[in-house]
Amino acid sequence: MKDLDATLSALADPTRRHVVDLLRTGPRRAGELAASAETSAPAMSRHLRVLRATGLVEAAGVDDDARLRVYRLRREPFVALQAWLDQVEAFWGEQLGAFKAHAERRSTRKARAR
Amino acid sequence: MKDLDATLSALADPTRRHVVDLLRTGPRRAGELAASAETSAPAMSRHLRVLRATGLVEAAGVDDDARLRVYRLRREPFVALQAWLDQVEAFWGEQLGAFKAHAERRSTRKARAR
DNA sequence: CAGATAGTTAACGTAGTAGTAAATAGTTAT
DNA sequence: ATAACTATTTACTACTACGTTAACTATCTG
Repeated sequence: MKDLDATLSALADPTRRHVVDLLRTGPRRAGELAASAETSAPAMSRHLRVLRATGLVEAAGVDDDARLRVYRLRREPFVALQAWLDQVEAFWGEQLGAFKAHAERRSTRKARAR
Repeated sequence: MKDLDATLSALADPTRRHVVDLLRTGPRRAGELAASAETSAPAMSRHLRVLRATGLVEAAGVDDDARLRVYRLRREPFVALQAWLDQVEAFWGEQLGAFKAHAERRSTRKARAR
């Protein structure tokens, strides 16, 4: 579970979480991310390095301009985190029998999202 | 989303995550947690303070011996984190149409856990 | 080629966090 | 009351992480 370590500390930073939230709406360039997060380019570059290292995002080149790279989310780390969280939350399912209701709520939310 | 900050940094520490994993099997005393995590009592005490501050665990007294307190998991922060993760993962649902399959997998896992 | 643009890296200072050992507080037992 | 037990708090130290400024790389444009 060493990966969870990296994933969670990466996500513990508000700026990096902001990046994730923003990338949720589509791929962005480093500059756009820095502007939106109201931080300097070097600072954002470091954050992106962390996010890349933990596999939370990946970078891809752009055809027109080789200076530009766009970042987008990678799914794997989120799935791993989700899996761990599911295990933890199973606790209340076993103990209180409220797990079913919880699952129901999740399904509803999902249906809405579809 | 300031709470997520505290929750995620609390969970980013492997010792604290070990505590959570252990509490998943039932309430434990500080000493038991320290022993299981192979760390000193003072160190564990600090970790527990963090976990308490973020609401991930709560302490309750024991009837027989007033020296003892048992720690157990609190649900709220996990639900909040789950909610944020759901939002993030909705990304792939919208983009790839794989959300339904994901929900399916989750339901299966839940059925098994029941 | 010279200059501008996008982004990353380097060096530095600062602040937060984890660990240890020693001291403290509250409770139980002889 | 004295001693033992459980747990926490208090210095104190070491390490890590973040931000900023400046320098550097690579690419595009006039």
